[in-house]
Amino acid sequence: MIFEIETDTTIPIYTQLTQQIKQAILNGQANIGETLPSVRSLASDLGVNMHTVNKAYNILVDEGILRKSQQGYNIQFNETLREAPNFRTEVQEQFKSVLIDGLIHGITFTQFQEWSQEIAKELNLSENESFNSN
Amino acid sequence: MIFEIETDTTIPIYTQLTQQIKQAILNGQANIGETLPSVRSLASDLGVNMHTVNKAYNILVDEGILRKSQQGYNIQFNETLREAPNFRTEVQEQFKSVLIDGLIHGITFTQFQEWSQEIAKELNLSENESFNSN
Amino acid sequence: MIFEIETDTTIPIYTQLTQQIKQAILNGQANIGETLPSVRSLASDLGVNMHTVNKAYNILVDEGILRKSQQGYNIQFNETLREAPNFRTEVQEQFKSVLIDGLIHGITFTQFQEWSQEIAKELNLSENESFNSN
Amino acid sequence: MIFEIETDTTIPIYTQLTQQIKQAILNGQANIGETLPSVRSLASDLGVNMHTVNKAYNILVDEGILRKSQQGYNIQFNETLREAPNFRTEVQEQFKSVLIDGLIHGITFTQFQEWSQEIAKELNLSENESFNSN
DNA sequence: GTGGTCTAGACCACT
DNA sequence: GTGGTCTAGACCACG
Repeated sequence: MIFEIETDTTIPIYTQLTQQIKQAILNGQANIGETLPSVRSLASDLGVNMHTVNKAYNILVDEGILRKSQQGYNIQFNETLREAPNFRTEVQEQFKSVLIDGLIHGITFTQFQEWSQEIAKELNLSENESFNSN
Repeated sequence: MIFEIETDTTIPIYTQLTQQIKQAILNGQANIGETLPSVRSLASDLGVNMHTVNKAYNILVDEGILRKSQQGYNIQFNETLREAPNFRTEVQEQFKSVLIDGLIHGITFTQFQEWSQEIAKELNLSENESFNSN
Repeated sequence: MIFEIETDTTIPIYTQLTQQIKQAILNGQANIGETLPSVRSLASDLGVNMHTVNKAYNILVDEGILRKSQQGYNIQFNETLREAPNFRTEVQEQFKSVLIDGLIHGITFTQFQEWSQEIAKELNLSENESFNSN
Repeated sequence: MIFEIETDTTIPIYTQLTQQIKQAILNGQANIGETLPSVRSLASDLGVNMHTVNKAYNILVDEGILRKSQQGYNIQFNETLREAPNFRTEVQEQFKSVLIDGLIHGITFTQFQEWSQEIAKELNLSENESFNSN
């Protein structure tokens, strides 16, 4: 599980991290139960501050994706993941935003579909499946 | 063209504005050549700071969606829209982010597709068309 | 709304803060919609670091008690408060822990009940009501 | 007297131990005078560090619940239990904290009372009795 | 060696 | 003037 941080973007480092961890989980690079690198070691590997990694990990804990124990953070799958209440509409709104942003710049629905397929491929998911329903 | 601003959210007001203007253009509520309300009047209508509206408009100018004239800001079509350099990959990355975020919380590709169709309907676009290719 | 921080305790400052804010809400010292002091001003008032106050506020946002906007944090009552999933059993376990801790040191159930009544009084709640069912 | 340790929680292991020992004493699973398993054997049974069990036992000694002898740790009654100086107010504060936390999330006083009764039942205590006043 | 808390101080985004 | 992000570094709790 290798992470790459871009510093010349406005996306917060901790967001880049949460994204990449989620992706690693989805495509099987990271397995359930696996322990993530310690906050401090990952921070030093990436050349970022401990608190930044800490924040990323804790966000994932709040989302039910990681579990915090006294020995570190490990990957989990919480049943409550599926029930997340406002989460669904939140994702839906973001999805709509991105589509609108693309459409007005000439990106077609077809193009978005192709991207979907690429992503599905990259994640080793069949296109009609989410990770959990797998 | 009616805008609704939510103040008790963390989404910047200017982002809410640009989104809604883009959407209005896409679904035909706002037409090419049309002049947008003046910065001052819109700001007072919405009860927001003048600078905020100004910022929103200027972002859209930068994106090639609006043109600033002496009469105000009006909607246009700029060829640069299609060529926007990093824009394509930027949208693609955001698209991927949203998908990953949804997938890990159990939202299926099928669900995303349904949302796409709803959005296409809402915007009066056939599913294989973007705004510009119209 | 006046806060008092004790430094000679092992209870984290941010926990002391969240507790006192909750209490202020329950007993009506703080009203729904009210804006809390800014992170930085409260921090300087209390002589603690900005990040500490920030953490307290954000915990309350996560719990659905505060709402973060671009102008600050204000008190909210989110309907989701009642549905909090694991929250109920978590509180129940803590409650049991405290009872056991007291019982083994000779504190009677009667004593706990008296404390309950005092607290209800202090919060201006009748004893059969919670805040929300008010 | 069987202990169950959860490692994927943030509650310190030694706390889990002290809680369970206290509960065992309260509900009669452990009797006065009884000798607890040795630090080493309990540690190996539970698969935890020896120091951890040691710490748990010593906390209970400090609280006057265990007595250390040459044979090991055994359960006792110490008069100091009732007089514990700050202990009473400490428990009271924790009790208040838990109540506030529950109340603000919609748990009623009635609910807390029901929980009290369940706990009393589970511990085989009549509701007006504490362990010591037994 | 793990994470947690707190501080001090810098720089940025939004209104 | 609001909050957000990030850094650097200290000290503590747990195992």
